[in-house]
Amino acid sequence: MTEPQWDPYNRDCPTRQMLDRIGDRWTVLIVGTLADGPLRFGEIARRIDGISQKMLTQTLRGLERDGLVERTLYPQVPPRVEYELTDAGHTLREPLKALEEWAAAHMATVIAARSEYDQAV
Amino acid sequence: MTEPQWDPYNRDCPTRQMLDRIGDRWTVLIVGTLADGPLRFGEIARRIDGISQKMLTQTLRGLERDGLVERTLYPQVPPRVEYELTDAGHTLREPLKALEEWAAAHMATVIAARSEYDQAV
DNA sequence: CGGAATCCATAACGATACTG
DNA sequence: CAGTATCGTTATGGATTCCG
Repeated sequence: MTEPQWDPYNRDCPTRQMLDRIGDRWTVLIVGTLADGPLRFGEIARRIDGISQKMLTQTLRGLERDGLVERTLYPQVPPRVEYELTDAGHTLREPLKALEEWAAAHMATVIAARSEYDQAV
Repeated sequence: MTEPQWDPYNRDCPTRQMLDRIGDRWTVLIVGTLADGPLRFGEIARRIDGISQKMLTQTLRGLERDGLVERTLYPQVPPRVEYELTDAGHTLREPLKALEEWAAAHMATVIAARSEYDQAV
């Protein structure tokens, strides 16, 4: 038994690792894009406006490494590569949805608070 | 009516702003620390191992600006400053909890997937 | 005590060019 | 088509010093 690692600052803490994964600019977007089924690399790129090839590759690799996305290569010429959420990947959508719902419900208040705060300066 | 801004890449998208807020290294920790009641600046610093004064100040300012934390200055010498979650701040704990629970439930699998992926190289 | 200001190292990200 | 490699910029966080 190692230490109980509930401290999100600890790199080994599950919640910290979660936040590191979804905190970046693209992961949530990619998971959302793949929610309805498999897509080819280029199709994902087209759907996510502004993503670079580098970041798409990099983020997909990370998700694949974590077992959240599965990569399937069809050995044709030109190559065809499809990505789809694994079962684990699909379950991730639940907490993400909770976050989206919180944002939808509270973000107007937050933005109002910001305006007020900024004016008070 | 402005554009519908559901695209998380869009800086104006509520979900994107949420992720920007909780994606940093300290916000979630601070919110968790304040969950049980108000704390002084120094007390928060002591409870969160490894945080610098700069990041504590900076993160608290952000949370205050967003109306999620309230700052109370007691004009004494030396000064005493207390921080506590607002009602909105407390509601944020729900989606955070969803994330923690996902992490607790799936992180072992994710870590196993990583080992397997890394070995396959 | 609770900051603010400054400097610095690193990591994240984007743009571009090249490849099987 | 689906990458890889390289480079430059910007964002982020830590250490230090100073202040009311």
